[in-house]
Amino acid sequence: MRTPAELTTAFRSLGLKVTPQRQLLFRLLHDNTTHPTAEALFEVASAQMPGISLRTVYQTLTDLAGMGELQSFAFGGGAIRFDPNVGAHHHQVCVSCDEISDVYVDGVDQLNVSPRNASDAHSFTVASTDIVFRGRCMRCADTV
Amino acid sequence: MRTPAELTTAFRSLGLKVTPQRQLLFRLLHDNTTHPTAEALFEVASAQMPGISLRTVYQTLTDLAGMGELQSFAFGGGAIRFDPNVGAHHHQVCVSCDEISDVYVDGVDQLNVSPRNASDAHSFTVASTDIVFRGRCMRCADTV
DNA sequence: ACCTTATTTGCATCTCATGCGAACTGCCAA
DNA sequence: TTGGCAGTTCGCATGAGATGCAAATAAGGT
Repeated sequence: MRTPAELTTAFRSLGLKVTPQRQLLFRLLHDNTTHPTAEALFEVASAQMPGISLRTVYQTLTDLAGMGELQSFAFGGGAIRFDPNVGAHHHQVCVSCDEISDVYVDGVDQLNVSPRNASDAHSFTVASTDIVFRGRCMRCADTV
Repeated sequence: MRTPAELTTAFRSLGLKVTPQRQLLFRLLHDNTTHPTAEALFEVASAQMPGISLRTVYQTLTDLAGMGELQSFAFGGGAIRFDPNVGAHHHQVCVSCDEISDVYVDGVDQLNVSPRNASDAHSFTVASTDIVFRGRCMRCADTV
């Protein structure tokens, strides 16, 4: 997503207001590589702005996702994860510590896809591809 | 997953009991390509066995998944989806009608993965790869 | 047929997420 | 600078999905 300053301008030009709560969330999300859940972000935000509402965090995350400034993913761990990296990338998930990392993948366009039934060939128009690698991160590799 | 008859044997050999509820679910899941949610399966099961509990459906799905007879996925549509196809395959999801189809993909091992930071290279041991193609199925292609 | 043990079921509980409305405030306009 | 409209915040209620729990029930080995 864009910088807090750019988002401030973007929000105003859309008729949306830039509140202290939103500015804080802009800062917390910018360059954030932890793929936080709404709850996780709320915890961090609360430390810097006691009294901020979880509802407001959800609201702002929804707004940012709707503007294309955030991507959201369901990794099966329950809560939805948010990612300020909106470029073409994929994810690694450690099955041991649940850490999620961005990864860049070459060769996605060379994948050869065949449907379960030959009759379904060419019946699907792909708009996007999401790849999730599951395994063990370096830190968890030893601690089997 | 295996056939209802094979599952019957497998359950008994594990000290688990084969109840009418489980036999029904074995049948409903065998060769099922709809990637049903627990609720969806409960609806179908209820039609054939009025009074069956949603709790029992969840329980049996959890058991089967634990035995490796089912795979489960979170596709972001809220509820978890179950898939009796436990072979190596991936999924297509229609963004219009939410239909999920199994697809087989060649070239997965040829994907060239690079982490966000060069220092993280070779720091992750991949155990499995899940690919989700999002787009439009043939039936929804026209009805834009 | 009996008895041990697993299972079913309904209800309570929990998490994640969103709807709603009253109070509040950003920010443009005068 | 001030006034006021419109967008926001926030707390509470609500809803979906999923699981814990315990009493009643039933599978299946003996």
